[in-house]
Amino acid sequence: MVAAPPTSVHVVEEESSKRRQILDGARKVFLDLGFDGASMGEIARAAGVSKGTLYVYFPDKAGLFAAIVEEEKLAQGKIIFNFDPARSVDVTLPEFGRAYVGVLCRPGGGSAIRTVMAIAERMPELGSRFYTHVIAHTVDRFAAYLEARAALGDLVIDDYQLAAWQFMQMCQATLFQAFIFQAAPSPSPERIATVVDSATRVFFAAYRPKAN
Amino acid sequence: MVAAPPTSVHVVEEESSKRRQILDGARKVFLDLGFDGASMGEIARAAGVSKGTLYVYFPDKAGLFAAIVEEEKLAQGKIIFNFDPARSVDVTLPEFGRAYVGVLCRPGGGSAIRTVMAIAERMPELGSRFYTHVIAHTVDRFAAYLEARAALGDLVIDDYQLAAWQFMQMCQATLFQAFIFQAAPSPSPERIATVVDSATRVFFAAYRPKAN
Amino acid sequence: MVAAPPTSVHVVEEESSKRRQILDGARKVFLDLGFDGASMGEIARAAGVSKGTLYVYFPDKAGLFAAIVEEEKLAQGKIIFNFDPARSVDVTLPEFGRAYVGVLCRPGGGSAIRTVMAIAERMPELGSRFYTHVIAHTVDRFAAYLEARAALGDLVIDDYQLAAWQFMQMCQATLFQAFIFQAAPSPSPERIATVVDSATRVFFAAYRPKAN
Amino acid sequence: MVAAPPTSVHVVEEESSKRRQILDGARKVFLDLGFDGASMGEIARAAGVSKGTLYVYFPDKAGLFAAIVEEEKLAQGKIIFNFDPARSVDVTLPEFGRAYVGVLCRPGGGSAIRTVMAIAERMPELGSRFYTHVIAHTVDRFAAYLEARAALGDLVIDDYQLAAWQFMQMCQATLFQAFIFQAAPSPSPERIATVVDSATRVFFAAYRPKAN
DNA sequence: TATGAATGAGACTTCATTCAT
DNA sequence: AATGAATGAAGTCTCATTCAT
Repeated sequence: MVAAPPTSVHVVEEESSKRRQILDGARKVFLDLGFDGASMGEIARAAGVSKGTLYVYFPDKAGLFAAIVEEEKLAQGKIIFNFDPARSVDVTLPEFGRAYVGVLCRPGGGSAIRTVMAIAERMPELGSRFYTHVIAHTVDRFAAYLEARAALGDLVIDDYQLAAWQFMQMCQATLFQAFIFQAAPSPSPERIATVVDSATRVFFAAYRPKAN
Repeated sequence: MVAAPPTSVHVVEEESSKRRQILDGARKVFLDLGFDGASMGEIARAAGVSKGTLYVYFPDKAGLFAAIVEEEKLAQGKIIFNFDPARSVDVTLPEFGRAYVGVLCRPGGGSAIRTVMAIAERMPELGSRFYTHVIAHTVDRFAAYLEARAALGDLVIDDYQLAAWQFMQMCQATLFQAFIFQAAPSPSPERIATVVDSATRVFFAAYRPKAN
Repeated sequence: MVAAPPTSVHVVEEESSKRRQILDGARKVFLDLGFDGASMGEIARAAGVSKGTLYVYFPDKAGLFAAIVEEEKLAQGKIIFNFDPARSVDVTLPEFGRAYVGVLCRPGGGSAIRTVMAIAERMPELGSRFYTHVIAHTVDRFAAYLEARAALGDLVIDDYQLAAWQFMQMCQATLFQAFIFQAAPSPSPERIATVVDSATRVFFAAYRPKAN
Repeated sequence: MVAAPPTSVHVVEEESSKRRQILDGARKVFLDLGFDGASMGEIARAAGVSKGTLYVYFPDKAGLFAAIVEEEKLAQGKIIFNFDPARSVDVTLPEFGRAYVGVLCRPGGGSAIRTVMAIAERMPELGSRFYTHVIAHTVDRFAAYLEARAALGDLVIDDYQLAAWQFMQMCQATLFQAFIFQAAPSPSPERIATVVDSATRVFFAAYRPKAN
């Protein structure tokens, strides 16, 4: 699925530096300008290679873009949140919430989401894969954590997936949409803390077993 | 409803039918294809006017697009949810939640959000205005409703804006992001009901005064 | 099948001058350089219009080429040879032969045949249409003449088509192939006369009723 | 005139296998796609060598093409027709005619003629050489045969060259032009026989001494 | 006002050719 | 000798915009 790079006899696994250069240049241009706004000429300039070289490594503009999204997907999917089931929900939820929203709203961080979302209508496969790997993947791991803690009696939840989503959605409240629409800058850590703590309280109110 | 000729010196407020035609054609094309994907030629065809006429009414492509977003903003901002403060939260919240998610995820409904979000990086002013009028506006009215009901003792809330956001975010859980990334089709009314009802329960668990 | 020109209100039948300009410029370039050798830029320059204008009148390079071939086909198909059945074969054959070979081998005249023949592998439809209208058409009319004269007792022929072809092929002997391969320049009228007269003699030897 | 081979100290006359490979690959690609249609990349692939290697053996694309034509010229010039002067014209003419038209119209056989003819305007030298070796050469040998038989009293001919051409041209009647313009497929052996037999009859009617 | 013709810049892509290894 | 990487010029085509009518 990935474009074949010029194959070197000696280097097999190691990624060719030209390919790396291109991907780096292209990521910047694509994320700044979107798929249509980016031109192959600008990408070549940003990557420091000739236009022709772009086509040595990638079949066409869409193929290069797909490779960028794939990389971004992997990079974002690899962001590690600490879901150690041994840790209590009182620690994990606020910490995860802060980290999650921090990633979501980090300066420059809206670009990937915006760019992929924008093209999802014309390249549904791409949007779907991005969603699955980046977003659904984190939800799944968080849901698994919740289930583990529920087994320990910390929580009482009927639908773990839904509960995980609810928490993550609440953590974004007031923050992400304003940010992605460029109506507000990246939120401060303090503001994030406020929102996440509130989300945590609401979540616990609903899913913590009643003390009796 | 007598149409005034475009050439009337006296008519200022009344919208010329040509302008109306253009806006209608352009909306369809822009929302279908995005800003870059749309071409002035296609817009002219969709509007049933010549390309030259486009430039009689709008200064350029960006200006026409801005006018569309402005209109869309007004149209979406006018969607009426029933926030009659006389109605109980048990009725209002599930009903509002269903309606809200229904609008958000209606077939073809992602287009406006996607299109504006996509361009927000290059036209931040546009994104910001859209956000303010369409999204923030609904939150404000919902928050006002919550405050009214809190005054009646139905709810105990410290930050109405945040609480309003939390509910609306939870209503989208599992639904909107999958939809906008083309990873899932429009959700069924049943699925929406399930998610909204769960959101309502969580909301009440946190914000309903404890019976004693 | 023909590209739609910009439609003028007043002029319906009259061919737009821009279209005419383009066709004239394109014919020259295509016939000089062949389909692949010709570039749209050069055609635009030769026609005295901008590159964009080319695409206003024709859908693409192949479409423009097809229009040229179509024109050439019509022009060549219209070349009138005098096949008046009242005229004797002694007059008609030498005269027709001279005219035919003259057209075939006129300076610059090989270009159309060469160009179309060259592209026939990739655009068989074009080659076939050209053949049918230009070549087969003349054969048909000549065969009809032969049949008319045979009815008058001038000739005894079993297969008129074949006989027509035979005469026309013999008229080209030593001339056309050398010419088309650029191995010889256009033949002189004297040389043509020699070849055609010989062809006529051979033809008569075979197809004239034996005097007795 | 022929491109210099890679200089081996020991091998001078022997053609390097790489050169052979390249020529074979290039012939196929050139004859299939024409000079302009063929790309050096495709030729390299067809030959199983790298693009760079092409330039070790040939100076450029035109040089490689010229080498192909040269080869093709030799190959086609070597096609042996039986012009044994001991054989009677009744045997030789029909047999030669059939073989000649068969070669001319064999499936895939139009390619070389088409390709060379197509480029003759831009590379006249090439066209001319091809014509001389392939076409004129056969005519010459056939004319020599006719002369030999005339000496034996079989025929009475004033211009052997012209007579040879006349016969060969008549043999193609209705067949070759339709074939080369892709207006008809390769003719069947039966059709060829019919046309050649008719050509033979006409030829004999003109050039056989009158029995008396 | 409204139009359709015309433009030229710039988009993506291909390809013959060169060069270091 | 042979290669694969790299290039940049040039190709086709699109499109926002202008202008005479």
